[in-house]
Amino acid sequence: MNSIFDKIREQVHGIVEKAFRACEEKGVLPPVQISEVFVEVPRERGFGDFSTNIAMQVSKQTRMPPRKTAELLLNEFDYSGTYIERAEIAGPGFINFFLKRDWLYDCLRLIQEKKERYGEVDLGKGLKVNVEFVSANPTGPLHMGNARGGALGDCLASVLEKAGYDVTREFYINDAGNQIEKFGMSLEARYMQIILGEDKVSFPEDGYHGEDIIQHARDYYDMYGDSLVDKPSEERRRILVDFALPRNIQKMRETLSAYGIEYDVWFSEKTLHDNGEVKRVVDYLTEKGYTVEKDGAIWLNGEKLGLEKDEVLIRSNGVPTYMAADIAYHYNKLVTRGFDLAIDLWGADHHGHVARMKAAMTPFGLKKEQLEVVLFQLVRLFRNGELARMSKRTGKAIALEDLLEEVGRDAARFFFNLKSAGSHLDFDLDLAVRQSNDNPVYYVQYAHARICSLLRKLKEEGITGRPIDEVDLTLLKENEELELIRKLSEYPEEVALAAKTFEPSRLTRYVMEVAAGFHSFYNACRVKGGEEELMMARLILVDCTRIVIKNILELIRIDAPERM
RNA sequence: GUGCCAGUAGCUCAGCUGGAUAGAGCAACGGACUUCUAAUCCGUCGGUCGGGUGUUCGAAUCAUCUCUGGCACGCCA
Repeated sequence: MNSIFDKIREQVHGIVEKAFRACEEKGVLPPVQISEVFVEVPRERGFGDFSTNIAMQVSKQTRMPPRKTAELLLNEFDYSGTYIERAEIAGPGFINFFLKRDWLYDCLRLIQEKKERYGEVDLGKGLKVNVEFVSANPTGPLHMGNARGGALGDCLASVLEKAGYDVTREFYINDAGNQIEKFGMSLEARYMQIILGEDKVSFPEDGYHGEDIIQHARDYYDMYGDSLVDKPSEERRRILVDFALPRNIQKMRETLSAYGIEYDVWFSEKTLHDNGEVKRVVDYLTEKGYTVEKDGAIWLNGEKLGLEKDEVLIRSNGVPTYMAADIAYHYNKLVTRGFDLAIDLWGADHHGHVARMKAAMTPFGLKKEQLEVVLFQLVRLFRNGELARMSKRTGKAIALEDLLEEVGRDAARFFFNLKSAGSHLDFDLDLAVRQSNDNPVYYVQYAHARICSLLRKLKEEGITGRPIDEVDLTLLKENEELELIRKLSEYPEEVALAAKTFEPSRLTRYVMEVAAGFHSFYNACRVKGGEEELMMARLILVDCTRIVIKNILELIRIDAPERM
């Protein structure tokens, strides 16, 4: 068993189903089809520990008021062998269950048994999932959008691992195509400007204006001088790209590593072109009639795939588009490499691409659901209360590297993981830069440090916890104690929900609630110095809290300090 | 113009597949350290869930219309 919730759900389901059958046999209720019995935690404690709305769900089938149905069921409830002590009917027809405290104490036993594996759920059944995130163009430094996508993607990957999926973290290197062309042109212009003077060489309108481009050119010039001046432009660009691109990629690796992200795979787009996969995929689509030829270009047949319009795959000049490469890339993930599911994290500005990519998978016998795209809204930067543009081309954007230096990895990751992907995120640099304690990351870290400090202090006095079997857990009966255990019991549930909804930010918010529960407990109950048996029981609770907090902080890769 | 996302307390956001009296943090105000870390806790204040209509026993949640903000609609990625 991984979760007390699962156990309770099973128990309630069993009780309810048996009651329905009994009612049917007695002839007081008609036969009822129940697919699932929803069990939820009521908002109010007075409504019990768990409740179900099953009587309302089946009111159409029973053709009687929900409260009446609930009453008939209640008469047949058999609680033997369950945590349930009693049940009540309330409101429009809710059945509220009041449990014996054993379920909470068993939760502590479960945490002590599972330790750092507590919270794991088997949702994925070992399914192979590829999570691709950041995948920034290697033409410049990582920006805030990459930072958000990075935190969300990495944490989503962790959540899915915890939920029983076989996860691969992947970075797609856009080392081919138009962006690289522009990159080459920009480098060339900067290089020539160094030699011939800035006024003599015009800079391409749509080139990359960033400082980093100038730096690359200068570095090349410092190392190899003006050796490229007399070379043909094409060769000059190629050499400069070959010089600068690996440097950029290396830089991205380092920055992401400092950000706490380690990839399993760095996948090069160029290889898809070089080994002919892009061409093969387009040929296949053509063969199957999914393309049309128009104006000398090859287009994806939008009508046939249920799309609004056609999309160019191969330009009239014979160069494949990013779309063609992307189809080949996802084909590679789902077919060549056999992933069951590919999850992409894209900035919301790419949302128009989602339907196209999913549709483009179907000619290969793949299901649209095998490609999941998590869109995250873009980050808006504010500096001195003003909106700051974050375009690479203006070169004015704050880089992830700068952010890490200013606010640190923990705060950055926590901040980007606090809100759901779909909501806009205003990043106030002045606030984030401030090392103030209204930063929520400290709240959680402090709870962990407080626990460690407490355990340390007790140890210094020669007090260590006992095995849970030798502790009387029923001594835990203060409201703050019970509420804290309840909170801890939700962890596996939170993991499952985060995995199902692709919303890792749930866990960040959840761990704040755990910390809050602990702080409340800490202020209300003393661990040290009281009656020994009670102290032992509280030590178990404290240790369980430590396990859960550390567990989550490790999962989202934020430091769990033992002292602050 | 068409499409996607968002609109919930002064601010930033939760609210799971429709459920009971809509929540949290920050801000404001008032309290709590002789005892395990006050980077903490407790309390108060604060809402016509953008607006309308519909579906239903029941709607912040679903449908539809409308308003507002962001984004996308390229032989760019």
